[in-house]
Amino acid sequence: MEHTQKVVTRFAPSPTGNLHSGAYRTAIFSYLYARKHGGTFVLRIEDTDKERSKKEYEENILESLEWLGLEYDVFVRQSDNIARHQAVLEQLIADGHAYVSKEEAKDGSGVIKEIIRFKNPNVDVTFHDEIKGNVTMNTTDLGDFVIAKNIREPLFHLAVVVDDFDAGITHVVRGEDHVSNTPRQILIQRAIGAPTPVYAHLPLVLGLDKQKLSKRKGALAVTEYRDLGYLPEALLNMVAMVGWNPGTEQELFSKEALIDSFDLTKVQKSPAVFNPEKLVWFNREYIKQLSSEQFWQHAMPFVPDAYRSTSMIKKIESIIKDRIEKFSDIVTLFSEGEFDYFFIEPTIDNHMLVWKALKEDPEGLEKTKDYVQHVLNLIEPIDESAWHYEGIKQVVIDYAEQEGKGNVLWPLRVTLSGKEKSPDPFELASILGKEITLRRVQKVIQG
RNA sequence: GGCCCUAUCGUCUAACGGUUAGGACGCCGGCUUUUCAAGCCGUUAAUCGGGGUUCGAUUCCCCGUAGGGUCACCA
Repeated sequence: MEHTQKVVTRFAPSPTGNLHSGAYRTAIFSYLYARKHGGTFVLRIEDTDKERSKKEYEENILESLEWLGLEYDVFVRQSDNIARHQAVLEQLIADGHAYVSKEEAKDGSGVIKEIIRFKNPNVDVTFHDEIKGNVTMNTTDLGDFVIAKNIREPLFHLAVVVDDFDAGITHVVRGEDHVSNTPRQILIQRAIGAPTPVYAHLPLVLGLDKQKLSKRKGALAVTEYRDLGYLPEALLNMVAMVGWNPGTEQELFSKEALIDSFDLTKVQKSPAVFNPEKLVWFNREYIKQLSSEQFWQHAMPFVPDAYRSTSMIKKIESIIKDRIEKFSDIVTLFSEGEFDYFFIEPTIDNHMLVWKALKEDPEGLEKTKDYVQHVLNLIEPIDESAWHYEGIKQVVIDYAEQEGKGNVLWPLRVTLSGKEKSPDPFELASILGKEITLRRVQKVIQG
């Protein structure tokens, strides 16, 4: 019957750390499934562990989901449902499904506490998993597991079952590490008369070392990817494709396209390695798609203050765009002086000026300067309106080919950039403008 | 160790039981180019092992092996 009922999924993180590693993939899949089926996506902050839960982490989770574009329809905090949990606990005890057990605290303090244990019926539990198929587990060796620290402090299993029930969750999409928790939770469902939702346990996401991705292993939080200058579209696309694919050869998916083609049953059964290089590829693909305005919106914060409001900076958009994997790379590029010559007069090393073919020639420098002089004669008459890449190239290229491209173009490029490596001379000249170009060329000839 | 899950190129993966086992990232090579970056083209590379079932197994079954998950008064 479940296909006739409205789908309700949830993402239920505990605010005990920034949203990172596999957790956001769970959020993505859960979200995609809900949207795909026109359902409801619930965000539930599981903050029953008062010691470890922190407001700042909750904020980080919210921020991360917003950045990724995973809007939720319902927001709840587990701690808001404590009264309801308590009522359920009391009912469970009254019905004989649970009991209060006086035990010594495990912290060695010797304090006697009244914890609440679930009375385990010791049966086989079978549940259906959209990804794994049917799973059967015997619950006997679970014993009478603890469901509350005391009547006012419910623990994970109890809280999850009650909250899922109350929210009408139809599909529980979560990490594979919860598989073994499922029978316990089903036992509680049966005791309180709650229906068992459809489960979908996602295989874990592994790091390059094939170990479970974790914070200590250097896995980055969503907000860290954001701060490094990755685009949310790229992270979303990348993560969605780890352990899932639509069965076609399409790789690039917008959020809408993902929703459209998402299918839980096509999720991989085995754990998948998160490959950062593929994320870089996705990011570059999405950077390419940015409009100029969008590009600078992302890029400008990483540009050094001194260059930010110059008229030059926007002219080197494509130069930067082709050289970054993520926007924060701009900082490195500038700090390494990669683009300095666009903003300040470079100093020219005469030795570097000479093309390798003429390096051994004792008159190499003189000849090189002659080539540069000749180029100057060619470009000086170019009209301002024709001072663009093709216009300059058209005037110079015949001469360069005649004398040897390396002999002519290499020194021209070095003249304009002062560097061993840079964009080609026509691009440099067109970006720098006629005035600056001529000045640099003249200076080299005289120097 | 008990229980559960998994197994195709280095990585992400495709393949109603019949394909030269396909694609992507990376790597390598080439083209282009004065150099760098970008771009384009191409090559390399995989069905964990052993038994079955079958005319025929990547595909189904069993056993190994390997990997992962989980065994809390965390979630």
